[in-house]
Amino acid sequence: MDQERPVKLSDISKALNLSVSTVSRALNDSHEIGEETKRIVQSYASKVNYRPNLIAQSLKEMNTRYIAIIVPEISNSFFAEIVNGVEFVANNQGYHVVIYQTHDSTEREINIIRDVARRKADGLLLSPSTNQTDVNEVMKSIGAKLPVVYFDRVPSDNYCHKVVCDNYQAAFEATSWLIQQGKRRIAHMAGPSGISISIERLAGYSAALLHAGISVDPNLIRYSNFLAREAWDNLRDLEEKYQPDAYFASSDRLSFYCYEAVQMLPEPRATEVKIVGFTNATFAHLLRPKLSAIVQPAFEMGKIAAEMLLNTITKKNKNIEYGFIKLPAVLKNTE
Amino acid sequence: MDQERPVKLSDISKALNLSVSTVSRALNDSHEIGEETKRIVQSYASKVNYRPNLIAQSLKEMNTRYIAIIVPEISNSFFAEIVNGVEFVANNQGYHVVIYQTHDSTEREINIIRDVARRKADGLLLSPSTNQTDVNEVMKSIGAKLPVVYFDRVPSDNYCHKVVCDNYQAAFEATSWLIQQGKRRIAHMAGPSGISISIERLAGYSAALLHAGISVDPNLIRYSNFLAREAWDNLRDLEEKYQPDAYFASSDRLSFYCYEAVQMLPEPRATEVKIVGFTNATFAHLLRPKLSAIVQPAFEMGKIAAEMLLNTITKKNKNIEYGFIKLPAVLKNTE
DNA sequence: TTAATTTACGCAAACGATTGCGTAAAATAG
DNA sequence: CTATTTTACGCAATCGTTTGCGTAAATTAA
Repeated sequence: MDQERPVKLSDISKALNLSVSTVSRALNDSHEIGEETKRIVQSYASKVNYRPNLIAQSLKEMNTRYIAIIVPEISNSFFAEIVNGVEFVANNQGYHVVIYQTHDSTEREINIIRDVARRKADGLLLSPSTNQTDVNEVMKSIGAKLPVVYFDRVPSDNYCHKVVCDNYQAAFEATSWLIQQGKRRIAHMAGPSGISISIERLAGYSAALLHAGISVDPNLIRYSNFLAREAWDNLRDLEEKYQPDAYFASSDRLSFYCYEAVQMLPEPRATEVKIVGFTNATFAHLLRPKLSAIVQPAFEMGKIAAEMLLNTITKKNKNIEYGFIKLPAVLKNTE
Repeated sequence: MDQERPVKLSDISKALNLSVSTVSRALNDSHEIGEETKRIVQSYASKVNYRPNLIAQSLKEMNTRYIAIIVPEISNSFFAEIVNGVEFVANNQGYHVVIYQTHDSTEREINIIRDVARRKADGLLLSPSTNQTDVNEVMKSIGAKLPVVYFDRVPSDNYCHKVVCDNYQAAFEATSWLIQQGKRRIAHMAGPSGISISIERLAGYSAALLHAGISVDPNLIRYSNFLAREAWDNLRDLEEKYQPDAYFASSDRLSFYCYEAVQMLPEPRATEVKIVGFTNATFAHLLRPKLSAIVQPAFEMGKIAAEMLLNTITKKNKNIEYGFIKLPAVLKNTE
């Protein structure tokens, strides 16, 4: 086996009897190099398949030309679509996108953020896991060098870039729709308490109920993190004690847990209990009975988040102006 | 705003009146450094929140401590699970995992492979998109420096590491099951012709038919890449001309396209036509009528692939022995 | 007590690229 | 024909680490 080591500038410079700097400039099409020399260098470089070492380039240039995105779970269609939106604009601007997943573990998240900082990613797109305060602390400790745009789950303060969908409005509409369908005892399967999306969706849900003259029953509101176990316990308990006639689920996974639990109920409840939930799953519309879906403009959110991030990266020294974009979600699969 | 630049070794060395090399060795707990000095350096470093610059480290060490995985689509549960398996073992061994998706574009794939090579990833896990020959060429051009393990879609030659599931056996069982259900005119929605999984699944399908005394009708075999358009045209044509009484779908997406198309048929076909397909979608079991699923041990495949890769990375100079692992898939949702 | 060894540190070269500056030769100006 | 500018290249520093080697001082051996 030929231990075919990648060719570097000095290899070319030796072969052509030129200095390394001349070779470098020739390849970068510098005006300081004669046309003839350029041609020779470039053709030789492509002949021997020269590819600049990005590690070395990054060290010199102090940038890496890639951005990182940290999501809870890539198999979640919502986040997958966001990633696609991010890739769409980033690739167009010559940036690569590196994807990390936290599996909703704060510990993993912190490790990843540290790593992203140490590897000198040019920017970070972040949808923080549950634990707000820990993450805040890490973000401080890595210094002000790393531009960040938050999406979906965002901090409450205003000194950062944020992209979200209008969770309040979406929750309001979804709940109102259930009410229109004649439902009164509407349970809310909420995400972890304390994070932005949970708070806003709960608010929209409550507002819709009140707006329809229905009082908000705390017993019907259940917080779950994303472990199946917790959601199931909540569902079982709700069914035993309160038998809601509808569910409003606050996340992709909760929507499907809900759906599954309801399908396992004896008839006629299994078909009568309506479910509406946040989900971007491509195949949600195949389910019978229907799972009504609040679909977020995930691809668009990704695009916008990436644009904001790349803007702050390239316009580094200008004075920053924090953006807060809120996009509408749409309700689908309402028969 | 304090332009809080990351602290580097020379900052520490100046502050403590030590040489850079001493600081470096102290932080790496070298035996050449006095205990007292170590303590001073380490405590100061942690006080000022020193984090080594991984770019610089990588350049010096000639490794990056991360591996790349290239998949067609992260939203596909099969690949998402593979990624999870990979992360599981890689993280345990101190490696990070960088995820790229090709969206089944050969062009994107080639760009990504080149980038992975230039960024000096320590290894690559690859499930090549459709175009075999192009990818082969790129893999040659980037030189022998990058250890690669193929999974799912693998090259035919034996001089590489491969992890797959037993596609032939799975297809055989799935088709046999359909036959047991009394189906005779079984259509096969195949993936792109020419890639390993398509070939093996087709072979298993054909063998099962022949084993049951049913002749293989080429009209019932349709190749689609993963564009919705192509699959739909095939489905429509099949329905118009041949009205199969069952479908065997060769991929996640094809399974769902099939399912959707069949559900749109007039009764009684919509409920009578059975579908069995490869899918690792978590909620496939929620569908009614059922979508019978060939579930691959994706997490396990990811684990094994990562182990093989990390083995070849760490045992670099030893003589390589190519591995070819084949795991069984299981048939689920058969009522 | 002197010689040999160990301890504890600094100097400088690397890793592979980019770039400011210096400088011969060539081209242009006067 | 001399003076100045331009062209076309090389030298060497730099990015932030790691590490081989050299060497005083401290310790041990003889």
